[in-house]
Amino acid sequence: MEKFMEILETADLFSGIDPKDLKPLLSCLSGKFVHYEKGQIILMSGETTNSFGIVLSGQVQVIQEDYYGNRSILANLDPGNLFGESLACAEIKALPVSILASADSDILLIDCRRLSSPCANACDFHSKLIRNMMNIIAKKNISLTQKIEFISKRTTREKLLAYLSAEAKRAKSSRFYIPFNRQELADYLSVDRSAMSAELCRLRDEGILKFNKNQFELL
Amino acid sequence: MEKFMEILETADLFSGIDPKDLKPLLSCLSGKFVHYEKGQIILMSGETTNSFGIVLSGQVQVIQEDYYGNRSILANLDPGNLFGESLACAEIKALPVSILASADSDILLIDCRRLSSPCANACDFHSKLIRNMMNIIAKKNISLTQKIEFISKRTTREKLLAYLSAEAKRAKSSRFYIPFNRQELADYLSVDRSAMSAELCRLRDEGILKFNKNQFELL
DNA sequence: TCCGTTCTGTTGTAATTGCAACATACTTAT
DNA sequence: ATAAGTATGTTGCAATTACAACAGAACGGA
Repeated sequence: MEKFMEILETADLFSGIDPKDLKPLLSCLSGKFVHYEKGQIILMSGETTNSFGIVLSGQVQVIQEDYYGNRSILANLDPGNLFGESLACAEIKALPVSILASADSDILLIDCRRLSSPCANACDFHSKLIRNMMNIIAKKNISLTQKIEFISKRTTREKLLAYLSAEAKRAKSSRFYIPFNRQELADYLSVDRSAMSAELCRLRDEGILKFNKNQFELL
Repeated sequence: MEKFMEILETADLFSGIDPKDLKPLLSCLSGKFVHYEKGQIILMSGETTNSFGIVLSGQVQVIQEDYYGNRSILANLDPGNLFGESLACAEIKALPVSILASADSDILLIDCRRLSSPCANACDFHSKLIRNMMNIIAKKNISLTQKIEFISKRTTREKLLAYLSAEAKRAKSSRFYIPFNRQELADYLSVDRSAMSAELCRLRDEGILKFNKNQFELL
């Protein structure tokens, strides 16, 4: 447990909480440290759970199986990352995904019902914790909404312009850097990389934008 | 205020809370009833806010302006609906959208910092309220994630099959009803209605599915 | 410097889409 | 029953895309 405190201290869920207060808080939350071997299922699709987890070591995958049994990996989670927080907080009956330890992993499991219940010992941290959790879920919500706005556009050109103009607006400048390389941007926008690359150059040739590596400028 | 209690009692945010307890809870939350004339801005893009709102009467629109100044309506909200809950809970500095009263409207504004703070008088309802709010945001999160999974597919056929197989899985049956008509489904999947209609018939002719109006069956 | 790897841009082609326009049910009000 | 309106299916065509395959640039060790 001691060796994981460092990771917990840097986790968003515990931001703003004094490291000294972390231990009593964890016991108040009934947090459970569990070790999983590579290949073990942490949460099984179809199950009900009230727990979410924090990856402390190793790696964890969010996996989905469709109606025909085709598996796909929705996310790879490294130490410090949360999983299942939306699923636990939404109190859904059957998990739509499975959580798999893709390497030997240590996990901290927390029952999310403990988050909202008032707590005698540590109430000061407790309300901070609730705010942190809401913050995490709400931020994810916003970024998902924005992504849908981009992907919903019909053509690659429109997707690019929607994304780039949002970045320009966020940077409050026509010049800005994006956090993706071309392949990552294509994946994010759900388009073909080479087609997107071609479209970017077409936009450049038409004088609509300039770019150099990750730096873009809208004209 | 009295005339709006009925709507508040049915709002998801207050589900599980005794109507009698609603009034003290609202004063504990410092909820403010505000009337807006048609055309007034409730929250302005670029502002900072810690408040979210509940529509009590009239209609409210979530509006976005892109870098070039093009306006688009992201949502129409009727009485009982929440707005800005993710934005307030995420504590973001500048709102990416504006909230407009598209008709004369009554709104209940609540400061979301009041949600997480412990409260002397009504703590029992308070923790229920927190769970409700987390529930709402987390559920939205899940449905957004799922929508992205569908939209991310490259072809209309793949989008349809992803969506329909998710519905079949949810219904635990190869026969199920969908909550959309064709136009709504096309909008949801971000594709052209007529092209989608054609693709559905192609899938039918290939023996992959059957459908009749809103009832579908995967084979 | 050389080599291998990764990233980005380019091109041709087959496949898919969006769009417009129209046809055919199915509904609903009169 | 008729008419008007709505939902759905059908078709042709131009525009766009995905995909594959390749070329050059940039990068990082050895």
